[in-house]
Amino acid sequence: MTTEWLRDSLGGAGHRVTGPRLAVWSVVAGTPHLTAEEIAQVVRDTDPTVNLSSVYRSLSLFAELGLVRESSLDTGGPSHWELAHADEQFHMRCRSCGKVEHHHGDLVERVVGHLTNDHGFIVEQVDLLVTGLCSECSRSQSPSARPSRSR
Amino acid sequence: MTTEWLRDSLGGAGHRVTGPRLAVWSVVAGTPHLTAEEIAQVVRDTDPTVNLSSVYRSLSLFAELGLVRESSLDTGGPSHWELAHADEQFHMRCRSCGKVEHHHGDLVERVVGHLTNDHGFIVEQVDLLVTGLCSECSRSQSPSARPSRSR
DNA sequence: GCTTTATTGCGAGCTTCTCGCAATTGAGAT
DNA sequence: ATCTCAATTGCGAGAAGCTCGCAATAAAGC
Ligand SMILES: [Mn+2]
Ligand SMILES: [Mn+2]
Ligand SMILES: [Zn+2]
Ligand SMILES: [Zn+2]
Repeated sequence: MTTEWLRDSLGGAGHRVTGPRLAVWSVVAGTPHLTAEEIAQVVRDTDPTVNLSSVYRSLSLFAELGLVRESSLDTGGPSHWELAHADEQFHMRCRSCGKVEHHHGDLVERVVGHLTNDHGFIVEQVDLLVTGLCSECSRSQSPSARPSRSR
Repeated sequence: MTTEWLRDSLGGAGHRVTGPRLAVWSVVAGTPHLTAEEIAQVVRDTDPTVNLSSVYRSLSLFAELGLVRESSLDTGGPSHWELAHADEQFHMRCRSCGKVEHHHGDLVERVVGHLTNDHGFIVEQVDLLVTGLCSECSRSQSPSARPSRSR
């Protein structure tokens, strides 16, 4: 299914279809926002011989081919990887429970239009990360521990 | 001037005003988007005894106090530091010349309003990074080397 | 099957950032 | 002005995340 999609993308660009690449692909396609290390762990549940370097190399290749996207969801921490999705699909991360959700808004399209038309800036990628407290966590947090945005 | 602002923030929170902190502060206040290493280099032009660890410790403290902001402008690379500014002030980075510009739009305010009102998400921080080609670089690039956004 | 060469596992190594600890120093008290 | 003492610093070691060189392996075309 999605595996065919990978085979075509690799073959079309003259790259080989290998065990490590298929394994990494199925993990990335199955769960978004994992780190390379986490992906490697899941891959090794099935095939313990796959090396972490190969996970990194597969991810880099997929990113070059436009199949996956690398995001820094925590500054200074490891990158998170997922299937490529439109920029409009942005990230909301809860500081309390760590959950990362996707949210779709027309806002990103609008800023792209503005920058393109009024500033001559050719947009290639948009990364929007909103950090805060999700609705569940905000209910269970003590009100005093609820910081507000600077205005 | 801005040094007084730092003295008050530090003193008010029971922290000491020290040479390394003042030095780091003046660099960060003078030039935005430097890395810790770059800040250390500039600091050492004046005082070669300041250690890189102290630069990191100063920056972390300033961030805790809400005085500076840490951004990951390149995934996987070092963090960039700058005086805290409103989330509405977002980043445009040119892939070709590396220049980082600020741009202000009401778009961020709008998404914050939407998430707050319709999704019960308490927004604490927004990071928006637009990557592409600035107007100068897009003029001088060969048209064939001008990738377009996936739609 | 055989050949070619892209890919892999492995280890070493690089970059960015953190930490423990002894020496130093800021700031309030005298 | 000096004293006191915890906060801070410089320094070295080291952790975490990622990259690279190289010999061994294994896709893909013939
Ligand atoms: Mn995502
Ligand atoms: Mn900025
Ligand atoms: Zn939550
Ligand atoms: Zn440019």
